[in-house]
Amino acid sequence: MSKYDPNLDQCFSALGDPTRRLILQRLARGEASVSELAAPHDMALPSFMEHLKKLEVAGLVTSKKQGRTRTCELAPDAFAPAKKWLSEQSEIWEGRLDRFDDYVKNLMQERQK
Amino acid sequence: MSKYDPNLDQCFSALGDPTRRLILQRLARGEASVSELAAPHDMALPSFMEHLKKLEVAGLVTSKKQGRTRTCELAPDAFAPAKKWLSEQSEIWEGRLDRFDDYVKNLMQERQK
DNA sequence: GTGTTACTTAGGTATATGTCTAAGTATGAC
DNA sequence: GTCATACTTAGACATATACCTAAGTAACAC
Repeated sequence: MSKYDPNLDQCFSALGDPTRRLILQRLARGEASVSELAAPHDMALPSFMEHLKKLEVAGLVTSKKQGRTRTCELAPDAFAPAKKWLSEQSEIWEGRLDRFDDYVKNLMQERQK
Repeated sequence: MSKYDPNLDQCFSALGDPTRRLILQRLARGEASVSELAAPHDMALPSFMEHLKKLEVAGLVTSKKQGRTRTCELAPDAFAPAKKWLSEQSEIWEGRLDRFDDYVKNLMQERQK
């Protein structure tokens, strides 16, 4: 059984905001600077930056600064932990897991720590 | 392309809390009454009920009252919208890479001529 | 019909979140 | 050097969230 993972808190919470999901949808199509990302959003830049910061803290986005421009991109396998948690629950619900699968899952989770 | 879906706000926000994820993990194994669900959580019942309410509003849990007992269960396809959004973004992200791979492949083929 | 159980409602508090404006810093263009 | 650009920091504020206690209601159990 998946134990409590504090990173999932930040990850799912980050996904719970429409502005942040739109940022991710944009970044799925390729990297972009802060101002490019902010342009479609009718919001002061510091407010917008807070959203970017949450996405980074959640491990969904990475960024690097070159000169005065910060470029953001989707983190590698950004959505993997969230998808994994959801799939595990679905599988348990659908009754697809037998005891052996459960055992393997736990083992792999332990090793990832 | 996924449009802005207010239900995803509630769904992902609901998933962003560890108490609520634990409730869902419990319900993935079968329905339960409010007090059964609350038992492992060191929390006043009204506080706990708020979590259940958010899960219901998010469409992740359904409940029915029989007598004085309320029984909760995972909603059918509870996680489908969340999984769908995540998969769509992953596919767009991976599609972008594929396209880049294609481009590189073509380039190398051209050079071999 | 009295007490116990299983919630439910009401109301309060502390912290977190999402927004803003104003002012600061660092870089690039001229 | 001067000015515009692209963030960044600081501080304020309103609402939302996560918790609490206390009191209410609606079934059962006797």
